[in-house]
Amino acid sequence: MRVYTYICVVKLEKAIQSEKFTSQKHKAALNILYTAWWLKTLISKELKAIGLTHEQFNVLRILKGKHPEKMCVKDIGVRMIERNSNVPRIVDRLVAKKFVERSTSEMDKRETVITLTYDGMDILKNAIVAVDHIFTNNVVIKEADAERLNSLLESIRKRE
Amino acid sequence: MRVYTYICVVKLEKAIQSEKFTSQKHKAALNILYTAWWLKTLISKELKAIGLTHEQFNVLRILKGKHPEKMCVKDIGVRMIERNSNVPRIVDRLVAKKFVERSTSEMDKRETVITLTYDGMDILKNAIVAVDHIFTNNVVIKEADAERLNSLLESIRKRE
DNA sequence: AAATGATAGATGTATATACATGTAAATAAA
DNA sequence: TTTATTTACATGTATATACATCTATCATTT
Repeated sequence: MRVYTYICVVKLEKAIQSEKFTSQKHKAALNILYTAWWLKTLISKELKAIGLTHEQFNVLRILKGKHPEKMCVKDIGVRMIERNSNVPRIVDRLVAKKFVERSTSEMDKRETVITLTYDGMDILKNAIVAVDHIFTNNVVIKEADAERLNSLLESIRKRE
Repeated sequence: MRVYTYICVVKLEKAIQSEKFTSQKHKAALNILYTAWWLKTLISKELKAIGLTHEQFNVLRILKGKHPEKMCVKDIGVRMIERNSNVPRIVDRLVAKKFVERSTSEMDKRETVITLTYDGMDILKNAIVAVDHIFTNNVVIKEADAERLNSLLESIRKRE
């Protein structure tokens, strides 16, 4: 069990060694990009020990949402956090590792449908535990603050 | 000049077609990742028209901070938002485009020092205008809210 | 039914990321 | 001063991203 002996809030200025922000909005944009990178790195490191990349984990997690139904590539794609992820190639790697199975849809032969295997469900279960562990230990925010953060992030994307 | 005819706040639930968040903290994590992707895509599209990638822009911007001083690869690296960016290879592409020049440091022959060219300064000037334009038109947040967002993001990284 | 257009996804290319390893130069230790 | 260690960077590999293009299939129009 890890024991943390100190807590410190790391200001963006220190993290990216820069003091020059023309506005709080400008700083916020860099802060969002930096925090996303920090979070992604944290999660990826934990998943690496299990044998998954962050994006492979995302695809498995999305498939679990419909399991035991199969999902087509497009439906996985629209649920990805990074929408331009190349789902067919992420699926390639998951097929190679035998975590998913791929076949052509009977209904529409253009569609490739994908489903979790037992191995896939198994590794996903471990991955979810590992990621939850990170959230509990490394991502520190009160629920009320998280709610405020969510509305700020949603409002910043007004022009989406 | 573009004219925007409507404004709508896009909730994360709609953006990634998911309704199942176990907590506000969990949602916040996905919201940070999604907003970063959204921002990155917005900026990258604008920069593409100019002939730069987001990371090439970052390196040029960092070099400008010290110009006309030269900077070594490591000093650029610690200022990158995504710290594991492979600075030598980004510099490769900037050298090929003649936006920077690379040479070996006289002081320490292990160091590769890099400096902006006139072409580099010129394209950077255009890139900064383009990115500022995005900020003005597409990133909507009041300064006070941006300040709140900054402290929330910094506090979430407590365990950095 | 044949022609046209739209859609799903496979595939190619350039760039970037994450991380391991190699090499040369600088620094510290013996 | 020779050896060992560290540092700065280059380079190799696997994966991912962004986007263009191609093919098969489905839907629509004529």
